[in-house]
Amino acid sequence: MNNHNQDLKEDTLVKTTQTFKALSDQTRIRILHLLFYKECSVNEIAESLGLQQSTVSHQLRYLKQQRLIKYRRHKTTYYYSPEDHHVFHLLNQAIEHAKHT
Amino acid sequence: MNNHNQDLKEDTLVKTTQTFKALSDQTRIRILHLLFYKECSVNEIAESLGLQQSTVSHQLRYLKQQRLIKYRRHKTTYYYSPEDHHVFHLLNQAIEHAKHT
DNA sequence: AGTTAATATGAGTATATGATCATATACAGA
DNA sequence: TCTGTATATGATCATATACTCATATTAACT
Repeated sequence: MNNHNQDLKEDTLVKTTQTFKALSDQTRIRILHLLFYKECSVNEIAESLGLQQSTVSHQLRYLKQQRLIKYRRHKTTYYYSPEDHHVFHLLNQAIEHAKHT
Repeated sequence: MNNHNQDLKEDTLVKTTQTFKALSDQTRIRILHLLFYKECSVNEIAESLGLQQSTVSHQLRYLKQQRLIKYRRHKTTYYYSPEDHHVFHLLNQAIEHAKHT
């Protein structure tokens, strides 16, 4: 239908803004970019990116709440991985575009 | 080549983050969404969206600095319009996706 | 049960951000 | 030149955000 409605509903506006807010921070982008290539534990992320465990954990909670990532548990280790394909697609588009400019 | 490099260069990271930051605010999204359909003057934007002239002007300056919009002048009126097609494409993807969830 | 490892959480702090108010600037027309 | 209109700008304030430190939680293993 290609139904382009000029009116932007409040609900759509909020959702769209939240999506971009999630991607508007360097730490979160680095984490998501890492998870895109490899499922990681919290400590692996912290070591890979040179961040504190607490910082990573806080951001993972944020990303989890936005349903951008999910996790599986093995013993006491939590392995995080991407969940929202659409948002990851947006991120990759932006990264690829940034690379070539 | 599909050259997916796992390393995210600092420069790429900064550019990507800035792109999403520009889109992570309700007011800016509303302005961009409006401009997508119609070239507008500052006052037209303010009236259309129920915002103060000053608020609009500040955000337009921001968007102009990021080269997301451009303007032409007719007498004392400045008409703004989209400039960065890639970012507008990202925005539309996110909006369309948000509509259907 | 006690200890260790992995992660989560809460409080506090510093910075970033966005809106508003007041004012400045630029230019067109009388 | 004076006035009005359109826009830009600077300062200020309130809020949001992200990091850090300290501590809590959870589960595995002895």
